[in-house]
Amino acid sequence: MEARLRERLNEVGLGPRQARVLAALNRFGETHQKTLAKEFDITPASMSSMCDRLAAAGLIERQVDPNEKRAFLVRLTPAGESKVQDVRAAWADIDEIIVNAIGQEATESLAGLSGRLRDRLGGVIPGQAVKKRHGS
Amino acid sequence: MEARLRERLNEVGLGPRQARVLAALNRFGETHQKTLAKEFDITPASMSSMCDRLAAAGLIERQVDPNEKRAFLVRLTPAGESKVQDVRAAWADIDEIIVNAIGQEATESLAGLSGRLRDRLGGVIPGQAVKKRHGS
DNA sequence: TCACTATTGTTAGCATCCTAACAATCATGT
DNA sequence: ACATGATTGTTAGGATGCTAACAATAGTGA
Repeated sequence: MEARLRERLNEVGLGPRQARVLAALNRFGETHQKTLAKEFDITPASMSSMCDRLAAAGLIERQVDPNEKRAFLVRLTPAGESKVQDVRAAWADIDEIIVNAIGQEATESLAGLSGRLRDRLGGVIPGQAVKKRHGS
Repeated sequence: MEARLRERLNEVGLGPRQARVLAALNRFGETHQKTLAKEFDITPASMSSMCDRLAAAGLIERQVDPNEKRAFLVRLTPAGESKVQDVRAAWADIDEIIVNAIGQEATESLAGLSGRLRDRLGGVIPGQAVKKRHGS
């Protein structure tokens, strides 16, 4: 099953993070990198290279915001729009694979638990050291 | 306080993971890379580059196990032994900084919670996707 | 003994993340 | 208008992690 999941993810040809950024752009439309960085709780520098990769793959475009010339507006290219469909399809398949493996109820329960844990514990879990993290 | 913590960690000149590998070697003595990889729950490839970095820094040595010519025995060099002392000192300071900040009781409570969560939830938390993980 | 499989490491190539040091732009106060 | 500080991105350099494809050694069975 693991093999099937990995395979399905590789078919899309993107890392999981890249996939989620595309999905976010699809939902929210044109967005500043800053907003994206906050949304994913990573530094602007990380989002910068993230966007570099996506732009290099031709999935997004960056264009200076006329009202805020420091900032870029990031948006999906047509190729990106179509890739989002692939991503969503892959996610749906993954869901199905998991449900087939452990059952509907367990899947929902697990999803709920992970989500709540992530929301409440933030970045604390890995527990390595204290990280810089101001507002949540 | 965050600044002080980061500063104290940087003084050692090692990443947190590198520091922990050194400490493990100090506790367990000569060890196979395979064992280390299991201990830290990373792949042999990752431990390989980990050890490359430590060896490049002159903190560990690798020597073929005479009884198992595929495997390396990894051990601390004198420089590594001395670095371990620095690491432990830094950890002690960090503990102190945290205790000063949030109090003894809260620190222990937090440490206990993180530890138990990590033990029980394994790698599940980040919640990205299903990862390859066989025996726990 | 010889072929086959399992185990241990390694390398190559990539994805993510971070901090530090800069550059450009905006907003403000004098 | 101008100096100043805050905001937004970028680049450079490094730490960690992964998979895939290989090597070399060990153990096994014909």
